[in-house]
Amino acid sequence: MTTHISDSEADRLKARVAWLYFIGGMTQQQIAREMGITRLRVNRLIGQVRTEGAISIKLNLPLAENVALEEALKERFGLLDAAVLPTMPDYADIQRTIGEAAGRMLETHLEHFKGIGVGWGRTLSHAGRCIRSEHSDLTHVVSLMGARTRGSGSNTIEVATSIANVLGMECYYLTAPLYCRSAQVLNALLEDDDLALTMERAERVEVALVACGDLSERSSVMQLGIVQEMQAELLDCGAVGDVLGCFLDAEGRIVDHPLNRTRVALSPEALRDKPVSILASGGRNKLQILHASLRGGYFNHLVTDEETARALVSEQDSDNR
Amino acid sequence: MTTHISDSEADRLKARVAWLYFIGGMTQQQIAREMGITRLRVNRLIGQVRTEGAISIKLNLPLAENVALEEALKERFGLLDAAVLPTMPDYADIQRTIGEAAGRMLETHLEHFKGIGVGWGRTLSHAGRCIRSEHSDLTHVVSLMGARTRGSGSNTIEVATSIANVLGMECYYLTAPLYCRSAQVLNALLEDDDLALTMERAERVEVALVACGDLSERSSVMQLGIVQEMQAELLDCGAVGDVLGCFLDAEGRIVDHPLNRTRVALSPEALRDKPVSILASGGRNKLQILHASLRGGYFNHLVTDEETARALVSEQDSDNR
DNA sequence: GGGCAGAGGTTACAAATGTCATTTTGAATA
DNA sequence: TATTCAAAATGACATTTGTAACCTCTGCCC
Repeated sequence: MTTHISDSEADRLKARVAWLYFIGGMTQQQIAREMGITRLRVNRLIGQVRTEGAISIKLNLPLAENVALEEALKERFGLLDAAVLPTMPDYADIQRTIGEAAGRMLETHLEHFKGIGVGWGRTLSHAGRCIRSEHSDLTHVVSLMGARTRGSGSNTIEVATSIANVLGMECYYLTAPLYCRSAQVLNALLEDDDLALTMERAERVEVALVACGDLSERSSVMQLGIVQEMQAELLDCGAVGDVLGCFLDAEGRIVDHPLNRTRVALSPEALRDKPVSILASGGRNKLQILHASLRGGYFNHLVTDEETARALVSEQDSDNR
Repeated sequence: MTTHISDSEADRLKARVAWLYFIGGMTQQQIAREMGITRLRVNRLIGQVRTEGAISIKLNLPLAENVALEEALKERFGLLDAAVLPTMPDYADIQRTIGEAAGRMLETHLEHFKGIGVGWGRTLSHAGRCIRSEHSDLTHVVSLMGARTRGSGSNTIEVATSIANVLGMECYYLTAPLYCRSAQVLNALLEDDDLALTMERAERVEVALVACGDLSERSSVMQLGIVQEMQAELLDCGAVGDVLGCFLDAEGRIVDHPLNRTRVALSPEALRDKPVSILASGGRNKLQILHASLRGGYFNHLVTDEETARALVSEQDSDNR
């Protein structure tokens, strides 16, 4: 059987082989037999088509897009893992789904590490729900930050407790306000041995589950009178939100503000050394602080919603220095 | 490692696996390792996605569409093979490319059969160009129809000769006009032993390469004075064109007209028994007669152009009886 | 509490696929 | 005509994929 080397003929062959293989679902051997050529040649032609990029595969699964976003986020912000959830119409549902997913993500790391540190916020308050206790080589849960005096379901104390409960672990709290009135008060507090010990524990946890907050009225941090008073000031400093009560600017840098200096909480910078630091947050209003937190490189895991994820990956980095 | 049976979680898993496999190009084993599940499960998930039809593959090759058309034509008209060529802007080029492709298609069957029968027409006049002689177990080429007295390059005599030449085969001609003036003349002609023998040869060829013609001024058959005279009459009979000089109606039936009865040529119906009967024709004006010829079931191979092919497969069959 | 259904794991195996080194072939060129 | 080069065929082989038989666990229904 002769074969002519006319270009168009070669193209026809290639197209036919590709069609039969990808659309027709035939096997390379079948195609070879049917067209009277070697399987190897079929194989090579298909290889060509593949490398030419002449073939585009589309997944019609609703969540396929999200997987693409997850990969993009990992790539973009150097993350070890990312989870992107469908954006629910109701903000409360966004928080719930993200919290639950964060719980599941946390769970996958329980096997390998001992101590877990947690932050606060409505999002994290849902994390406990989705964790199953099974691996009991864990030891404890630590709150990574000072707490509000008033319980609300999303207080770091409550978040830590709920996770400790489902896992059957001990729980440690930073029994202090998140912000002290002055450096003196802060120093005095830290002389308390118990508190210092817990702080030390917080430093040592290997897994951190943290949210971030914006500077709107709704945000957890704004419920604190001391922060409310300083909202304008914070904005002036360039702050776009907080991580563990620490205010960051759009670049993810810790802003120079008194509140940041009298804070009783783990520093975001300490998160950089954690084997697992999960940032769980979503919704349109969190976009700025999320972006900042990621640019700051404080986290290596992210849980967010689809719309926010899309915005995060499409946003240009302004630091083209 | 636990896995939760939440639907959305299962969907996420499926989407992720599918994405990594189809878009990410990872191997099933890699995916399994990375996601901490069995390869088998990955395989099953991918199988699910496949059967769900959630995956659509698109070929960006220019000719891929044509392959799809070829398959559709085969399916639609019960053909063994079909070739669809890009529609060239110039009609002459359409004829040339179709003729050349028909030659190549013919060639693939040379190995297995002895005698080749050919028709006429500008399209077929290009067929010889693309045939290489190699398999010399062939014996002869036969013209399947009476001929014009005047050579034009596309006369059946010339078509047969050119093919016989490249193949180094003997050539037989039906040395008679395509249409006789009367049944008497026809009968008288057929008393010629040589002619009858050639006719017999024509009946026996196993491979036929034939074109079809419409009833426009340009068509080969219209070059014959006797046909020109009867154009109106033919149209009245419902004729839409001819195959081997035999006029067919839109359904592909042989119309009842004197010309069809005094014709010196193989009957289209004889083509039905040929192992290989190739219809080579294209261009907008050939659509009707092409469709008719195919519906008549005279051919098991087709060579045409893309645009015509599209029209052929999309055209509704009116016989929903 | 016992049995059931079903998802998922384990093992094993056959088929399909990708790759390699080597030979053959065809066509172009000197 | 001889030479040379590239495409394609060949045969051998490792990897990947699909499939089956069989087992285990879990939630569920009675």
